[in-house]
Amino acid sequence: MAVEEKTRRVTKRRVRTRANLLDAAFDVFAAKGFGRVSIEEVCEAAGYSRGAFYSNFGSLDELFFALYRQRADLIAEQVSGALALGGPDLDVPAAVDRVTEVLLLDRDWLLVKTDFLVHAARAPDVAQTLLEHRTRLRRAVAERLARARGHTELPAVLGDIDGAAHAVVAAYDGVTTQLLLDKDVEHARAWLGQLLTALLTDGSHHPA
Amino acid sequence: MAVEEKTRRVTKRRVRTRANLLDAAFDVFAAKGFGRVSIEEVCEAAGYSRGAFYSNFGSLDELFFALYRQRADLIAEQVSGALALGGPDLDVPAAVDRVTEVLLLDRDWLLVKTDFLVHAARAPDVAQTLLEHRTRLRRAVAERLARARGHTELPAVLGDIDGAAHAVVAAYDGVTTQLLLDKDVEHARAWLGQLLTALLTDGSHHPA
DNA sequence: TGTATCCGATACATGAATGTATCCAAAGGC
DNA sequence: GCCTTTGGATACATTCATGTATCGGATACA
Repeated sequence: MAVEEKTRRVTKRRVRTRANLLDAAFDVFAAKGFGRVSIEEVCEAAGYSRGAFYSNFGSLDELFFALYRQRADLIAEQVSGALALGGPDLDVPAAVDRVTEVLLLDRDWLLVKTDFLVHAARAPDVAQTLLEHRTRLRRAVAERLARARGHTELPAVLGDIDGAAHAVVAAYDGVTTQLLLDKDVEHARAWLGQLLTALLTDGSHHPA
Repeated sequence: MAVEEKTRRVTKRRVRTRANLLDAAFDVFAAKGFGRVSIEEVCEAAGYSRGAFYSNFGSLDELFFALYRQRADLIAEQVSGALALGGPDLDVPAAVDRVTEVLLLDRDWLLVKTDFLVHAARAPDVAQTLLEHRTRLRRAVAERLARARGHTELPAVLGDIDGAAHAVVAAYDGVTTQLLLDKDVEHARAWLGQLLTALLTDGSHHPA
């Protein structure tokens, strides 16, 4: 840890530099990839020296972790927000639209997120954090689906609502992969919508 | 390039060391991640000195690229093979089973592949290669789906057969992501099967 | 405003990875 | 089997990143 466990007063200056470092790190990571970034580069981008860095973080890994948490929480909020919108019961397609809007906005975030995934895949404790984040998202989706029930029937193949939520996340991940390669955000968004629709609505269009 | 464009005779020894380096690199990359591997480590794992490396490759990137091509070609073959199996017309579920078997076998490969994805996402020319590989796979899937037509109706939401093939790849990518985190291969395989079934079969089960 | 504490800059020591130049041994042509 | 060519090992120079120790200015609190 960069900071002793002893309670020391948290200066305003400290939080500011910390935030600046994190912001700069986001850009640098997005541009070059976690594996190819040095501490020095982050500091330079933020306008600090390495002294500031070591005063706030113990290692690049630690900063990366903090950065991920920060942004992931932000996204989770936005998604929850987007899902909460609308009346207590809204049709699935509309919700799908709003969520794809939020999720596939920022390619830089996708880059950083994927870097983090790769990182987590080899560090079990880190993986845990990522899994929790995903669980949080999935839960938000599941709750939304539960509320929408009665309007749209889910295909039985996916199992219960939780299965459907899993499928939503998987579809998101799948589209993300393609987007990372072809960089076509608009296409990705449209296509994610299509996929989710295919997954969440029964193909037969029951006359209900 | 490590080798001049002038045609020089290709020694047996050369191909052997090259192969050894590639094999060792695969293990090392899978274990530590591309970003955290040094040339020296690869050489050590393969039982060579750095001299051998520089005689065969110009950089770690170049080796990584070669490694990916090699393995990706292998996988593509296996998948095509698995899809070709069975009579000229076979039901989708059976084909799905065989493909999931092939695709989600080796976690190490998934790790390396994802590393490569991250790498490609920031290098357009590399991305091109990866996109081509994906196109090849997708085409194989599409052909298979075309042959299966008449047995199973595809849901209209996905559009034509090519749309369905896209969806298959996306589902694969999505499940891969989850598998990288939870390491549960069996579960991933079962679930990919479920997902593909949901995507490829009409939920209403037309009495045909 | 004075003072104790904190934060971040600077300088330095160290280690690690890279790339190159050179040399010896192994392989292939004849 | 001799001689040429090629492949890989070794040694070296160099660059780059890391981590630490120290110092001076800033900040909080009285």
